[in-house]
Amino acid sequence: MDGEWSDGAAVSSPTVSGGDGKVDCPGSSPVSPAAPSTAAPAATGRRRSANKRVVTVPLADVSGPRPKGVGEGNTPTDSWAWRKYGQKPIKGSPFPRAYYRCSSNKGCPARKQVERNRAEPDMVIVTYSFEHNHSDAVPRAQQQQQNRQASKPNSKPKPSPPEPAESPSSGSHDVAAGVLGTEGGAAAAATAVVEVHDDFRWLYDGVSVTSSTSPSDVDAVADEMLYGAMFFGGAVDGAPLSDEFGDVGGLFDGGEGGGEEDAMFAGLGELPECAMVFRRHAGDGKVEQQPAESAAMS
DNA sequence: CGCTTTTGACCGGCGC
DNA sequence: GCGCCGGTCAAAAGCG
Repeated sequence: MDGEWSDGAAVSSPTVSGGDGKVDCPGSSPVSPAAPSTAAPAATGRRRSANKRVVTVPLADVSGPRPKGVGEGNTPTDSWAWRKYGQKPIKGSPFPRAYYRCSSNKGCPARKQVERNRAEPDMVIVTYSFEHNHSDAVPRAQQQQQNRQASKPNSKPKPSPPEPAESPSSGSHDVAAGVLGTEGGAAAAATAVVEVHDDFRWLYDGVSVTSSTSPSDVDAVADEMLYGAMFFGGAVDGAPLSDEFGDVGGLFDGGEGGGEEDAMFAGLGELPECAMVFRRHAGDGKVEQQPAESAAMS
């Protein structure tokens, strides 16, 4: 079928897709019909978004004690409330892609797509499109918290948004921090947050994730990492993935039509430490992605 | 009571 | 020109 994901290779180079005018983040969209084209009719109505920021996050970070159907629209890592409005299986990917919209603000055009990394099932690729029209952590706390979060007593140590307590394995934050994506809408750049958590509910479905590290631990870590370091433009990919992509791709390719779950489960089986993965990419891979932005920003 | 989530169908765009 | 895929909208159900 289509080995589109090979694009992953390109993605390997996390270039924070910031969105200056172009998106160099094919990471999520192999077929990317969307970003490339400049003219983005997006505003018009469907398809094509203006700027896209791709962020890769360890599933663990996303994984955690999620209750169930409720209260998951928002992610702990994110200060915004996201509402899932669609999910579709992607051709080149064994995992489905979920589409979220910012429910924090009614007119917020912010959108995000969450999909599992085909090469690394333990990694999740989050693609952000458009910025928020409202302040950051405002709504989620009020809107959803009211209904759902309130009911969830045990979930995460961090009820409130911005308050990174501490990072146990914070080694990865640095890396993430190196990645920043700023774009015309600098406003957002000031506060971008990466989400990942409930959004993966569907990911977890098959994933028990988990792994070695406590979910909470990872949660916090990722949380912080994303919070303080990554902005909407943050992008972390595994450069080494390129190789893996080929391998995995080949395997998945064989059983794509209906072996999606299979693959998913299989991947779940080997979910190492997200934090580690994260770091590994950055440290081992190539941290050459933070060059311009980070340097300039810093 | 309200919000979120889930599934299906439709439309548009892009590629060949 | 046709086909394929992605993305979004819409309706229904469930849960807090």
